Amino acid sequence: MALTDEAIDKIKAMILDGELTPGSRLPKEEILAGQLGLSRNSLREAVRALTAMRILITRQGDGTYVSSLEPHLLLESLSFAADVSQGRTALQLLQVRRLLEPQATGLAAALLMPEDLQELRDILDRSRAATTVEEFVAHDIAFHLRIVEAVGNPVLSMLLRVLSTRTQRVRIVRGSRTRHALDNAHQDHEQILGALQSRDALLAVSAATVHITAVEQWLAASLSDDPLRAIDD
Amino acid sequence: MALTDEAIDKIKAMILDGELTPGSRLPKEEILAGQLGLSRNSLREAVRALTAMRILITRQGDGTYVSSLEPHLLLESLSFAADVSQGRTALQLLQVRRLLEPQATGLAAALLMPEDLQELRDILDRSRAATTVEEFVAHDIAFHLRIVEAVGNPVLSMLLRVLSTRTQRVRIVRGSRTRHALDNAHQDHEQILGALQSRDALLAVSAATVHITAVEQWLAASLSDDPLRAIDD
DNA sequence: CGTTCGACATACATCGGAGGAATGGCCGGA
DNA sequence: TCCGGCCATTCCTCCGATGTATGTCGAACG
Repeated sequence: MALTDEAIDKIKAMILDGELTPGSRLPKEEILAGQLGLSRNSLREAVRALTAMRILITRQGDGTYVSSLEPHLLLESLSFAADVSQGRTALQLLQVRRLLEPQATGLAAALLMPEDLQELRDILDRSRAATTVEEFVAHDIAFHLRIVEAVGNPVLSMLLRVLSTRTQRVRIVRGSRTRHALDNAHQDHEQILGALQSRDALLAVSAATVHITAVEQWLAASLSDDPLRAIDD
Repeated sequence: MALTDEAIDKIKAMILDGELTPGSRLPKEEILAGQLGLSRNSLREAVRALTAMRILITRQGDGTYVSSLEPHLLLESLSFAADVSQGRTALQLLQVRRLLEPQATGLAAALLMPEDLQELRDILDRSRAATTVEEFVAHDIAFHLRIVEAVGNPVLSMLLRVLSTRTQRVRIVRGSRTRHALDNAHQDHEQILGALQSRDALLAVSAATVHITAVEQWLAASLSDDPLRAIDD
């Protein structure tokens, strides 16, 4: 393995061992390079890799620090994975979302505050007025995110956000007969909101499952309809 | 933003645009650095960050290539997040697992082949004979992983694997009254296997929920029992 | 004719050094 | 006390050069 990769692992190990804790400061490049037995240049590559993963934070003129290491922060760097996934892999992501998000929605049924419900109502009203796909998707994302945030678990929120990024949703919506798909989605959203308003967790789970499964099936159908896309995947 | 970070985004954008596809080869460092308008050294930092995230792959003497970009591959780099999480954040991860894994287990009920069931039986038998915590945890991981893999969704498998790494499980088990906790876990596993053998998806979901929730509660209790740990988190 | 081995070109890996730029703290003046 | 400029520290960027692994191509051998 390359020296730089070893350095990455060593720094990770220092964090796992508690030698470096969230917020603590690393020795300056020159010193740390000496400690780890490599050149400053190679060390910088290791540090850069860790900053890209949100494990370290560098500030020019100040120093390099260990990040808060909050899992939802580290999750963020994953959004790229969802952005590039198409075809079969997008379907895999969507299946995970189908298994996870309805449960989160069910939990939220008991946790949403009246003002949350009102805001969900507003979001749906605005989404009905959306004229472009991008606009509708923005409301769509806001709707689901708002529900999930009621659970109060940032890891859950970030994970569901990552599982279905903006570019991915737009791609899916565009792939289906847009007008029809949008109407269906809107109706599904109404169903979910209705269940949440009546605090019916079981119904909320079911409505969310129906909704996401519908999306899943549009995607699966568009894949098998379109041999090219199915193949290049 | 730093030049290197811009380069990272540019390379990502080239992939998203389809300019670079999985498996395709990048221009050599010197050339690519020129194209992106920075030095070879800074470019290397960008490439190194992307290789650490499994987006690129470099081979000395050959070249740099775009990886397969399989989401489950990109997910792997997340295991560090679970490894460092303790206390409250570990609880957040475990809650996500509680919401997700039972559903996956329910799906698996219809998909597990007879030989899979037999292997699960073997795993449980071996786990009963485990003498150390590490050994038990290894069987524990194998048991859950084996079930989830029946779904045939690599993203799901990797995500559940990441949500609860070896170091994390060991930490949790050690934090509880070990002997008692192990007995309980084993009984839970038997319940889950029984449900799977009788192809009872609903019961499998419930048994898995009970099992993971029990773990969750052990962890939550050990956190509130131990003010020190609760605070330093 | 097929296989093997070695030399060569290619491209990444690592290094040392140097100047630029941003940050934070110190200090003096109002 | 507050404000603004000076200055040390630290990361950022670049250059040039050498080390090392990979793949290729051709010659030698069985």
